[in-house]
Amino acid sequence: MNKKYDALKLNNQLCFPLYVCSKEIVRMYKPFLDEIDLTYTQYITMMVFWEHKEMNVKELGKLLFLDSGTLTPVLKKLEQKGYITRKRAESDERVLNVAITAEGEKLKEKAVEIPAKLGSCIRLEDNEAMELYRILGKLMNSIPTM
Amino acid sequence: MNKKYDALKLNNQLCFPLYVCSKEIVRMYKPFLDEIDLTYTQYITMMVFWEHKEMNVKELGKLLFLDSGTLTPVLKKLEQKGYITRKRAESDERVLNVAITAEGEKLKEKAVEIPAKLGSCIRLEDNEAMELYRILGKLMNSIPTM
DNA sequence: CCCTATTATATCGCGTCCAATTAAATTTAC
DNA sequence: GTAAATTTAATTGGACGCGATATAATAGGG
Repeated sequence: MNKKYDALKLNNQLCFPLYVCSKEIVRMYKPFLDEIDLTYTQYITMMVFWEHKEMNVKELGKLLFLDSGTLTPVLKKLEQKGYITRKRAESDERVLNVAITAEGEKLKEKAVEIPAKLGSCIRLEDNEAMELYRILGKLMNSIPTM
Repeated sequence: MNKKYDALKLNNQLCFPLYVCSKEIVRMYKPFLDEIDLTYTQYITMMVFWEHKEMNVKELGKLLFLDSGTLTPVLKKLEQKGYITRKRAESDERVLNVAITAEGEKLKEKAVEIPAKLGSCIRLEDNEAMELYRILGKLMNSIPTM
C-alpha cells in the first residue's frame, strides 16, 4: 500500500492546480495588457478606480487582498503613467487618498474589450465557470482578512 | 442600464478570485514551510523529487509549469541546502540532471505533516474540494503547454 | 563538413511579496 | 492635560518569481 506519503504527491494537491491556473491565466492576460501597458496587478487596481473613482490605500488593499507593500509601488507606477493621483488626507496624515484622473478614465475605453478577449481563451462550460466562481468565493470568504 | 463596463468590475472576474485564492493559500503554507525552511516553489519542486528521485530541468518544468528562469535559482538553492544534486548529462551537455540526495529524502519525513496541517486551514466541503479540483484540472488541460 | 536552426539552461531586469521601519494618531495613565 | 504606550497607515528593503534575451550544445540541410 504505502500511502503514507500520498498526500505529498503533486497530483493530490488542491493548492497546486490553483497556483498553476492562476499563474497561467495571468499569463494569458499579458498580451492584452501589454497593449495598454499595464501589469495584471496594475490592471485590477485600475478596475477598482474605474468603479470607485477614489479610495485610500487601506480600503484598496482590502478589496484587492493586497498589502501596502505591494500597492505602494503599483500606485506610484500608475501615478507616473498619469492614471491616478496620490494625496495625503488632511484630516489624517497617515492616510493616502488615491483618485483616478481623466487619463485613467480614458484608459477604461481601451480596457473594455479585455474581459471578452480573455474569456474566449478559456475553455470552460458556463456552468463550470459559475461553479468555480462560487467555490472560489467560498474559499475567499474563509480567508482571515487580517 | 449601463452594462457596457460591467465586465470590468472586479466582482465579475473569474480570474481575480483564482488569483486571490492562490496567493492566500500559498501564504497559508508559509508558517509550515518556514519550519522546514522552504519556499512554496521549493516545496513543490521537492515534491517532484520525493516522488521521482531524478529528472532533468525540462521535464521538471513541464510538471510544475515553471520555466528555467524560475527553476534555475530554485534548484541552485536546493542544491546549496543539500537536498538535490545538479549534474550535466554526458550524452547531451545541454541537459541538466537533477537528483534527490539522502538529505532530501530525510526532509520528506518532516514535510509529511504539511498537507494535513494545511487542509485543516481550508474550510471547504469534501465534495466542493473535489469539484474545484476537477474544474481546475480541466482548466489546466486547456492551457497550451508550449 | 559547414552553416543555420533548434533545443536546454542560464542570466538579467522588473514586478510582487513579506518583514521591518517610520510616521501619525489615538488611547491610557498619572 | 500631558507624556508614554499602543495602534494604525504607508513606505522601504531584500528575496523570490517571471518574462525576455543570451549562451552553449546538438541536430539538420545542402
